Amino acid sequence: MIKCIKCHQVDYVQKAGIIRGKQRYLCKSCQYHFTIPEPISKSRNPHHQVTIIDLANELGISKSTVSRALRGHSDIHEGTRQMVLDLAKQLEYEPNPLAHGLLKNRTNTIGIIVPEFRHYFFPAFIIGAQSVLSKAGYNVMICQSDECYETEVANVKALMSSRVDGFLVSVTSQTNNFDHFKTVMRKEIPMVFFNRICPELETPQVVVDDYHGAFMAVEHLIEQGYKRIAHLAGPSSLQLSKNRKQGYLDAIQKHNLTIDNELIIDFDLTEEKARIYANHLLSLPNPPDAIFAINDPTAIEVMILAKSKGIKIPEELGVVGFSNDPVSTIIEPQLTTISQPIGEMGKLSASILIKALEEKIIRNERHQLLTELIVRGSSVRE
Amino acid sequence: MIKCIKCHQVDYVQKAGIIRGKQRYLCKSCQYHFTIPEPISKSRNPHHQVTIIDLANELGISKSTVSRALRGHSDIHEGTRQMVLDLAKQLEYEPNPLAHGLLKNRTNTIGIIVPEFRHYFFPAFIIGAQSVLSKAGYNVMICQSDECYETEVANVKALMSSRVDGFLVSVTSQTNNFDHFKTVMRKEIPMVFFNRICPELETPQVVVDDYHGAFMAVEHLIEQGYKRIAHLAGPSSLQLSKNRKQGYLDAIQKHNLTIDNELIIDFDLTEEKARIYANHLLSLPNPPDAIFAINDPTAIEVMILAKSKGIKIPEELGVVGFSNDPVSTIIEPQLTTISQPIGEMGKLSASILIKALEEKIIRNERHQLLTELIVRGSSVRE
DNA sequence: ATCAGTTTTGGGAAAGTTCCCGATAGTTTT
DNA sequence: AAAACTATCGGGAACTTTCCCAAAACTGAT
Repeated sequence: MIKCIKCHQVDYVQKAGIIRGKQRYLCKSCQYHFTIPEPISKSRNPHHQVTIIDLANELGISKSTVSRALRGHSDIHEGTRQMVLDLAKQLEYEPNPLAHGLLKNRTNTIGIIVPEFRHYFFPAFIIGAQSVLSKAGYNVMICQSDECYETEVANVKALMSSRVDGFLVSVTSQTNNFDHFKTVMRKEIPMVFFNRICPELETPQVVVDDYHGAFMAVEHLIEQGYKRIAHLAGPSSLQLSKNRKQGYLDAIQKHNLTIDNELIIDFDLTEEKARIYANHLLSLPNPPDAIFAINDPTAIEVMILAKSKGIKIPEELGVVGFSNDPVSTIIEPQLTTISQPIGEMGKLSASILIKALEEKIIRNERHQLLTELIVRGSSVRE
Repeated sequence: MIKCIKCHQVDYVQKAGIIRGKQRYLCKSCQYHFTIPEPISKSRNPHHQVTIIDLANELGISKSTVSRALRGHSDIHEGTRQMVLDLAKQLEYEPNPLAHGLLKNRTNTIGIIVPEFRHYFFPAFIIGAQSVLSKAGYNVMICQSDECYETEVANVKALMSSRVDGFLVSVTSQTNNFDHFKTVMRKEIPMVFFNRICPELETPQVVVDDYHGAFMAVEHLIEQGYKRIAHLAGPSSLQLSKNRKQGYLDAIQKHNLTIDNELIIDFDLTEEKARIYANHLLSLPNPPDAIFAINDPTAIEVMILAKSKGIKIPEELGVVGFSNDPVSTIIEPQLTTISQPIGEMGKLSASILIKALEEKIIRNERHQLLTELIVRGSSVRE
C-alpha cells in the first residue's frame, strides 16, 4: 500500500505512469503527483551541496523541469511544481550563485570603496546603502582606501577581478588621476559617486549642499559676533572642499569682513595634520576668534587643542564642524555643526545604482540633498 | 620580414612549425616563441571579459595550455608561458572567479557578522581582520545583526546561500539559541567566534581576559577610595557579561566591600536602556559613588547623565568603562577604561580562520588576549 | 481510434575554469 | 634506424545553472 507523501492517506493513491524508470503516483484525494523518494542522506558528504540534479534524480524528472519549477516558470504542471518545491525544502536546497552568475555574467555583488570607516560618516552611509541593497538581493563588498591613492587603485582592481556588478565610491583626498575609474566605465559597469565625487566623470553623483551648509555655518558665526574666522579646509582635489570653502568665502564677503589667506589652510584630512594646523592657527600673533572646520573630527581636534591651551570655547573661540557626528554632542561644550542626511544618502545612492543595473540606463544626474545648521554650545556667546 | 614581438628585431626570426593552423616563429636573438597576434579588439563587446579561450584562439594553442601557463604549472615550455603571460597582460585578462569557484566549490569570500558597526569596536576589529584576509586573497562580506536574533539568523542564511567559505562571528546580546550556527557546522564550514562567543559550540574563540580586565577596573576604583560601586552589566546570555561581572564581584569581595544587588543591573546594551538604568542608579536613595560600565558607550551615557544632574566626576562619582573607545578621550573628564587589542583580535581571528580553511584542521582553541587598565580623569580623586 | 492542438517535459548547449589522460613531437640510446 | 624516453600539448569531462528547441503526453473533437 502506498501512502501519499503529502496528505498521508493510503486509499486514494493510484499509479500514474512511469517516469525515468521510477513509478509515479497520483493521490486522488489531494491531487498530488509524486514518486517514492529515495532514502535520503545515505552517508552524504556534508560538503556536497544539494543541486537541482540531485532533486531531479530523486524525483525521477529532468533538471530542466526542476529548474523551471523552482523559478516559478509558467509552463509547468502544478503538481510537479509542488513536488519539487517540497523536496527542495526538505533537502534544504540552495541555488548555487556561482553557477547562476557564471551563466548570467553577474555576481549580485556591489563593491563599496570608502576612504575609511573609523568615523561616523562612512559606516552610517554604508548602513543606509546596505539596507536597500540587501533588500534587492545584492551582497556588498566593502573596501577601505585608507585615504591612499594606490590603495584605491588596488581596491578597484580587486573588486573588478571579483566581478562586482556595480560600484559605490567616495574617493580619497589624494585622488587626482581617475584612470582606474575610467577602466570601470569602459567595461560599462555602473558606478555611483557619493560625498567625495569625481567631477570629470560622467556618472550619477549623490552629494549634499556643501556650499550652502558652509555658508550657513560661517554666517552663523558672524551673527554671533565672531570677526576673524579661520577655515580648516580639505584638499582642493575634492569638490566638496572647494564648495565648502566657497561657502565660507562668500559668507565672509557678504558680511563685509576681510578675507585673510593666513586663516585658510588646506590639509589632507588626517587627524595629525588637523592638530598641527589648528595649533598653527591658534599660535598666530593675531589668532582667529572662530574656526570653521571641514568636518567634525577636525573640529573636535581644534576643541581639544584649544581647551588644552586654556582657550575658552565659545567665549574666546567659536567652533563649527560639518556632518553632525555623534561625538559632537559628547564634547564639552557641544559642537555646533551642519547635519547631513547620511542614511538617506546611502539609500539614495544604492537605489540609483540598482536602477542603473536593472534598467541598463544610467542617467548621470547629480542629486543634492539638504543640510541643516545645528547650533550648540561651541559657537554661541551671550 | 617578421619582427619579433618581444625584442622587435627583424633579422633573427625564423619559422618554428605550424600550430593550430597558424605559423609559429622563434626569435633566435631573444629565444622567444610567438605567433602573429590577431588584430585585437575588432569591435569588441565591452561586456565580454577576456577568457582563456580568447587567449588560446589568439595564440593558436589550446585552453588547457593557457590555463597551465597562467597557473605556473610545471610541464609547460618556457617560451609558451611567456607568450601567454604577455598576451594576458596586454588584453587585461582577469580569471573569472565564478568559474573557478564553481569548479573548486569555493568563493574565496569570508562572511563577518557583527551586532553593529556604529561604535568603535567592530569597525576596528573588521579593519584588522580584513587586512589579513585580503592579503590571503579573501574577500569579505559584512552583515550587521543589529542586536536582533532574527536578523542574525537571516544573516547566516544569506551568507550561506552566498556560499561563503568561512565565518567570523560576534553574536547579538539576544542570542540564546544556536541552531543557525549548528547548521553551519554541520556543513563543516569553519567559523571563528570573537568577543561575544558561543560557549556551547566547539569552534575556535578569540576573546580578551574580560574577567581580569573587570577585576582591574573595580580594584582601581576601590583603591581610589570608592566604596559603593555599581555595575551596569550586559545580559547574562553573553559570556563576556558573566566574566566581567564575576571580575567585578571578586574585586569587591577581595577588598571586603559588601555586594549590593541593587547596584548590579543587567541590560541589553542599547543606549536608551543604558540611560534609563544609569538614571535609576543615580536616583537611588543611597546612590553609588562609582559605576563600572560594561563598555565605553555605556560609561559615556553615565557621564553625560551625571553631568546633566550636576554630579561631579570624579569627586562624587567615579566612572570606568571597557574597551578604550576613542570617545573616551574626548569626554571631559577623560574616561578611565580597560583597553583591549582590537586590531590584534581581528588579525588573529582571521588567521585562525585561514588556517582552518587551508589546512582543513580546526583546532577549537580559545585564544585569550590581554587587557590593560588605562587610568584617566573619570576615576582619580586626589 | 485518429487527428490536431495544447500542455508539459527532456536533451543538450552554454558560461569559464581546472585537471586527468592520452597524444604528439623531439631527443637520446641501442 | 628503431626503440625508448621525456617534454610539451590537446581533448574532454566536470562543476551548476538556464534556456532554447524538440519530444512526449495529454485533451477533446471527429
